[in-house]
Amino acid sequence: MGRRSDHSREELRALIVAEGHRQMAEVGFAKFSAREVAKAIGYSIGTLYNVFGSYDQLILAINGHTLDLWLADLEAKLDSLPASRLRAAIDAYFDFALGNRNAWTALYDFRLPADEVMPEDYRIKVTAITEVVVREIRSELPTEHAGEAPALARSLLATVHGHCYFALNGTFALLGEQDPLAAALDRVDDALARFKS
Amino acid sequence: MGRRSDHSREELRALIVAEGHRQMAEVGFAKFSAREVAKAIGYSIGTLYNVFGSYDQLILAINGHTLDLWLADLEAKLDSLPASRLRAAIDAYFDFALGNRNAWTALYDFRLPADEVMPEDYRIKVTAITEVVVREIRSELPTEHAGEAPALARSLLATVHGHCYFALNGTFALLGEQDPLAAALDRVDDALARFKS
DNA sequence: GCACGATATTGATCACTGTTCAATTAAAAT
DNA sequence: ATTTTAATTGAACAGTGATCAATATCGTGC
Repeated sequence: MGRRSDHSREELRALIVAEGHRQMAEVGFAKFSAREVAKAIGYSIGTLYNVFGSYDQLILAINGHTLDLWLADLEAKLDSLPASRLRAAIDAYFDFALGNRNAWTALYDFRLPADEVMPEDYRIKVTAITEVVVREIRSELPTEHAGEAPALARSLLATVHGHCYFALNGTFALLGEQDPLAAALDRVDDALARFKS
Repeated sequence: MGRRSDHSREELRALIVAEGHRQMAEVGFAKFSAREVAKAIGYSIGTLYNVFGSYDQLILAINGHTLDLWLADLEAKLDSLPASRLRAAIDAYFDFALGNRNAWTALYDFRLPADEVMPEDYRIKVTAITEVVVREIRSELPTEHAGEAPALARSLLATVHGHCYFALNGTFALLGEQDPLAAALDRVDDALARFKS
């Protein structure tokens, strides 16, 4: 066959990413297969490689889509008039990870080979999620400490990530931790206390 | 061929794990291959499957060995008369992860399929590392709060893990964080402050 | 010494994976 | 109508985890 009018290049890209994300959510990173994605949308494996160039770039596109969904989810929950916006953001972090186990975990299962560079648009997506946290932390900090918001946001992101990761991978269950979210919230409170009084 | 006198079953197991760990450290989880391990020690792929039963069990054995090394490293550094033992433990956490990138990361890259049960000896290894942290945290806590040491240890383990993971996978570099260890230590101090005064 | 049973080891075989690329098709331009 | 350009294919390749009948070796009893 040749040129097919039913999908522009852009549409095809989006179609592959959407189906890829669906399958990633279903089977997880370890069992994900590019061939299965091609089969599901009625294209051949070769077409996927023409569009994305490599398996790694396909995964990056799928993970990028997960980041898009994550950011949208985060901002939606922040717009729902919560008592504490920072607390809502952490709730949302856990919610999204637990509700999108495989897709969220794939964000960290995948690591770009050392010789490949991360696409700019992917960096932007990661940064965008951080910016949301920076903003909320800054608004919770005394104004004289506003400048420390970015560094604190990075650190608290790592803190929440660690709790969320241990909740998902079974480490917390193994250690008898019943309420990972509450533990994460306590650590955030502890960090904020440093800047109050 | 048949029985070979040069290796008992136990020795062969240890040989495979040692070489497997070596290769895991060299190539990482994604590029790890059981066939390559077999080739390196002069056995066939079939023998590896006879000894371990499955790929997953082989990985578990290798990761178990990494946990052994990790615990030994941790305790050695705690025995070196440090000013603060808790701080030494966190230093050791980062040291080991940074010095054993691929092997350490494989601990989290691998996830047991839902239908398989984690071997008891693996659970014990994970718990053993936690126990060390519980002990050091308890000794840093006012005696009236000693009972909260286990929960706090789990939470701080997750906190340090999150910082360490972001340091290794490039997230912190992407976000401009220069000193992940210092950030982790700050979060631990913040948490301990909750129980003082 | 011999034969037999128990155990260890093999590697061909299978189904699958990511990856490549000459061949083919169809649309657009001339 | 012809040529050019772009899209699509799928067979082919090298690699993977997994299986298992066949084979080789050892230990033991006779």
